[in-house]
Amino acid sequence: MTKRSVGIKDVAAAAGVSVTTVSHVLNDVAYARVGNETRERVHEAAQRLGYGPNRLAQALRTQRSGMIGFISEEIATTPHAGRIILGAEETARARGYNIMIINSTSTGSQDSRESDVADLLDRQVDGILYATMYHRKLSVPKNLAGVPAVLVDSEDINHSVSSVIPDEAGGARLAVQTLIDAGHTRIGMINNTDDVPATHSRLKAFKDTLADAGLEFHEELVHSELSEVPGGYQATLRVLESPNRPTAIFCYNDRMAMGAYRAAGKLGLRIPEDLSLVGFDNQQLIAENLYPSLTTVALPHYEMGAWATKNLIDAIEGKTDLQLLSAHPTVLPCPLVLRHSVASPLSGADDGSAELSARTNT
Amino acid sequence: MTKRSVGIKDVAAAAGVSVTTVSHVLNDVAYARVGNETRERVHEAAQRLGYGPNRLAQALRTQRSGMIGFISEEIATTPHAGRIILGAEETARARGYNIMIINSTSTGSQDSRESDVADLLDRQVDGILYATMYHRKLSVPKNLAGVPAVLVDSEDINHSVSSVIPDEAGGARLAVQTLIDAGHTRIGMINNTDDVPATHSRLKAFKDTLADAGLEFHEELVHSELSEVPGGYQATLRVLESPNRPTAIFCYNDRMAMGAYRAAGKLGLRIPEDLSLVGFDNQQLIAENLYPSLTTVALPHYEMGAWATKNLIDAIEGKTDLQLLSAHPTVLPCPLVLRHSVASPLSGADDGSAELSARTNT
DNA sequence: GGACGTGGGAGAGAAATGACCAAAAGATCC
DNA sequence: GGATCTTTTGGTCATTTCTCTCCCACGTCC
Repeated sequence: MTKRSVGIKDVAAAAGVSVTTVSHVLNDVAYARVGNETRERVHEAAQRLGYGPNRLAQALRTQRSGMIGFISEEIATTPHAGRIILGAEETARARGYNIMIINSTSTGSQDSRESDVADLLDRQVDGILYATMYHRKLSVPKNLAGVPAVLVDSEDINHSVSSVIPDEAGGARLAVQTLIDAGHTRIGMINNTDDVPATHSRLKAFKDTLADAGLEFHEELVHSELSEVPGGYQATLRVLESPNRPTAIFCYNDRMAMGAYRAAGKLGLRIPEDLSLVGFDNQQLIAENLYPSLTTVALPHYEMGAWATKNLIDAIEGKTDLQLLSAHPTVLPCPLVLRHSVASPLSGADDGSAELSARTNT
Repeated sequence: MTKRSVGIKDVAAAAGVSVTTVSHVLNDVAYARVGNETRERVHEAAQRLGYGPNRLAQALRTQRSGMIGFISEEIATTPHAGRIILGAEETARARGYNIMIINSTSTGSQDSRESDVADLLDRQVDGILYATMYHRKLSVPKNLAGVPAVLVDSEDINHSVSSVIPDEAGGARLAVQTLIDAGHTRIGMINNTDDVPATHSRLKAFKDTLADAGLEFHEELVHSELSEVPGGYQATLRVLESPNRPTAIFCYNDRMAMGAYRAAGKLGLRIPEDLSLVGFDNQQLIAENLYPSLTTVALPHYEMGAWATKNLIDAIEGKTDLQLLSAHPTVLPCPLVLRHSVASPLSGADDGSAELSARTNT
């Protein structure tokens, strides 16, 4: 049934040399002195037999498996995880590594997390990537200590392992600034009620950006709800019923923004003419498909996966010391994705002909 | 830096027995007769030292790696892939296997696909799962022959490798029947323009279901467009401008359904009172968040991943012969997900008080 | 000029990686 | 002294890597 796979010794026999020589030739060992004619023969034989090294045996011998363990919470629930995996897989493969995936639940016990890590360690992975579903702080499994590891989208409470996270504040500033640049002066925000870093940092960035622009912050223009569509709908209605109705709203995420679209529709407000919106997350399925499409801020999932993997491999290969990085998480920018939900506010009630005359204030 | 990981010989030394005995005890080898007291000592020592077998070495010796290769096209672009991976990972892990992921591009050359497989084979995976982005027929890489493998969401042109696919037709029938059961007699469909199995089988199921219910099929109530939101919008407008305007539309997918919502909105039609809609795919982000939420048909991604993995492992362990399964793909049901986009049609123009009086026709 | 020594090129041998397994050896008992 | 129970020895898996041998040319010495 199984076609016995060809090994180094088959190649050696075919080329009429010893296994040592084959190994030397195929690995381009620096100190090995092998004649050119012999080299040729070896390569030819390997080619002809379709030889591929048994990476398990290599790993056993060299104590380096070329495998990276990837622990991800709830792989499936969000499309975001896919981008992280993709970033990790592509950079890993470019450097000859492969990724081994383990799914973990965010509700799992500390013990189960540890056994996830142990599983990977038994497989002799060279390093571990630990990705969470959303940005937060956590305490890593004990047995992760001493293993090259990088946290993706979360921070270690003890700052013992390095991590990479999105620049929530920077992204939020970008979003709000976009509204300010379009000429809005009364800007509302619909926020999340969860106690996660994003909630606080996006709100803070909102306030800061307004302040920097010399705009006043109005408490009554900020309302919080569950970060889903219905929450966005409710919060938006509340924001818009303020006597001091804003002309633009910064939404905690795209799902809440989707609720905001509906709220605007209910009140007969057109987007972006009567109400400009900016979201967060760049969930393509939503942002691209709303009408008009939603201007939003993208989380750098692919980039985080790639960054984490690059640095993990550098550490594995001794090119970097992860310890140095672990004091503070690395922060990656959240770029703005321009679509069509932002316009200048209608200039008073006089004409209504205001178009997308985006004006930039220096 | 590296805490030398404990090996079987450390355990042996600690327990004061030979390596062999440790192996016997820890693997519960049937023929090995080891005293109870010794067993105890071994277990205790293993526990105390935190011993975990080096699975690479085990694999090398036993010729079984306990690893399954997972090749997926475009892991990131669709949330669906995540569900397949999850299904595969969970069932694999329950049986002591791990999953190694490789991302492939749907546009890649035949050579690159083969090298993906070769990569996995060099890693000594016990079997390979090959998942595509959407249901279609393909010709598998040559070097996949002879390796236990299962295709997920696609079929092999040559029927040489087993596969598992969704029951497109069954799902479509369910969708259409739901509309019929609600009392609709003039039902339209907006279809995809791509030449993929789903396009044809969903249309055929649409016609068949109408016929089975004794309803006439009207060519002008079916329009095709690109299977995205704008396409759904356009197609719906065309369907609805028929003089014989339907009261319900079966949408090729949820994205097109989203376009249909907008088209309905533009024409002043309320969903579901004036127009009932059923989608396909159950893309939660869309289906759950549209207003009203969309009744749709779910693709069994998790189940396909799980089925494929279960059968792959069974084959690896000699409990099943995949050859027997490869003649015809295994078809998994697509369940209906009831939400709020379907209602009875308003009974003519007389009252308009028709409510959700779902009537079932036997 | 032949024996000896030297040096380096080309390749082979063998140990080691961590675990499994068949067969053989040692201990215990009657 | 055989039979039974328990443990050890040694080979194996596919590689890498350190050490070794072989071989020949060249130079030197007596």
